[in-house]
Amino acid sequence: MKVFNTMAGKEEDFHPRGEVVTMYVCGITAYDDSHIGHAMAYVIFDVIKRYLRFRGYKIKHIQNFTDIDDKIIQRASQLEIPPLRLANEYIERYFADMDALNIERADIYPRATEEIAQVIEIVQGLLAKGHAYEFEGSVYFRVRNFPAYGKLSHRNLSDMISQMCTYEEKKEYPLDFALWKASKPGEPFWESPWGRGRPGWHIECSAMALKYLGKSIDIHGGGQDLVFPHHENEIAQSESFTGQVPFVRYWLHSGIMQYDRQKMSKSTGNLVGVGEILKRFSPDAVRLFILSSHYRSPLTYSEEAVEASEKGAERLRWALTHQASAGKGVTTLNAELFEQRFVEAMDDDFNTAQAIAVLFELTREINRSAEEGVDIIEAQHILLKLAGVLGFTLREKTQSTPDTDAFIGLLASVRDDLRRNQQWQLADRIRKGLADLGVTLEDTPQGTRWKYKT
RNA sequence: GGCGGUGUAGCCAAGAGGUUAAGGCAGGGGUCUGCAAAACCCCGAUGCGGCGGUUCGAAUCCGCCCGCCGCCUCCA
Repeated sequence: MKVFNTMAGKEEDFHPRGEVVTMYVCGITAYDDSHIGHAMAYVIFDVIKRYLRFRGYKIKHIQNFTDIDDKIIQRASQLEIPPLRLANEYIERYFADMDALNIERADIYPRATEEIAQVIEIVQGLLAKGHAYEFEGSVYFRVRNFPAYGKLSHRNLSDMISQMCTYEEKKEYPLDFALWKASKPGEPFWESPWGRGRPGWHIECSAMALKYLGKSIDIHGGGQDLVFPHHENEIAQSESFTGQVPFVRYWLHSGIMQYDRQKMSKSTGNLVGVGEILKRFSPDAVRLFILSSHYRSPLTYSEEAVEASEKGAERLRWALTHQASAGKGVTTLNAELFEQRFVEAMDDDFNTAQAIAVLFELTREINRSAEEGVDIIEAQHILLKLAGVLGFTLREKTQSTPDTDAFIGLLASVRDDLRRNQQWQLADRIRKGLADLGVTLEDTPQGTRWKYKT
């Protein structure tokens, strides 16, 4: 299997260090609702994780929450509530959105404010080795001590410096970044050897990765907008602290969601919330939209595109509702070749677009075979299994209950009797009535099938 | 300005030197059908931003140009 490693700038064979693949994915800063750009990133890493498991790996997945930072403090003070309460609320909402999208939970979700001890330990270690310095209660990382700085984002120091107009005087060097920030009056703080303060943004990820996954982890993921400076800084501080190179073996970055010819981002305000979109479309449609293009390409959000995905998702779902014809068919649809092609596509840097094409071809084959009376049960199982690797549930949006299912089934069978007696008016009235209630009836040579309208 | 990405049918989107350029949505024709819907079959780029070049052969490699986007400040 090959994966594109940002560090190498090309695809590489994937060989984890041990039995368990260690995977760290950068989480959110909890000060606002999740938007579909977040959905994109977390759906993608969810699929990567599901596929690795499908290929026989065990995975240990850590994802952080930044629950203290400037924006959280600012927002909280506007709302006049404690910053940690604000963060907690948005973390809960994050979980609700991501659960709805059928994104599997990570093994552990550490929070910055709960890892202060580990952060302080690392900062102390960096100070002791001379890789950091203190100034007025804050501690900065000494970038010039790390010659490899820029290796991930493929930049060099002098280029970056020449572009910088201003920098804070308290730093020795413009690119030095804060490991520990002294707190201003009224801000939340934690006691430290340098006085009251809080962790810098980058350090929490190093602290958590080292604590929960070890000095050298297999996969580190995040959006492409984190490559510089966030991940670059993580490398600098982690490798300087542990002496272990590389800190990360495979850097995986997802493309950025565009909207209205611009990057979708909290700071520009051009957002489409996850909750908002899930009111209109099924989780499968959203996932299908995201996974229809390659994970490293930018993806432009549009309602039309998700609508098209909804139609596609319906086709996949519908192929699973054919009446089983086990044992009756002389021949059986063999779906192994489809599974092979699916694996081939996914082995090539998670080519979900191609994998999805295979699912649609299998769907057509199932439909065709069902009409011909070929046994398709096994093929349906395979379709459901492979769809599951991409996180599709292929369940209808409306949750059915045994009660309503029975009523609808009864109406449908009564209508079938009417149709047999050519009572078209009554039959059509039932169909129309059910349609108004959100149930679609379809008459086929094999009988009437029904589904909830999505 | 530096670094990176990208431009493929009406729309979305794979493919990265060589059989008929995947797949989805929309559209047209047909089969089936009381009608409807679905499903299935057939059709659609002699063409892959433009111009040159390398090659027996290029969406695919090279050069130049044009367009769009990202990062370089917080961001998934």
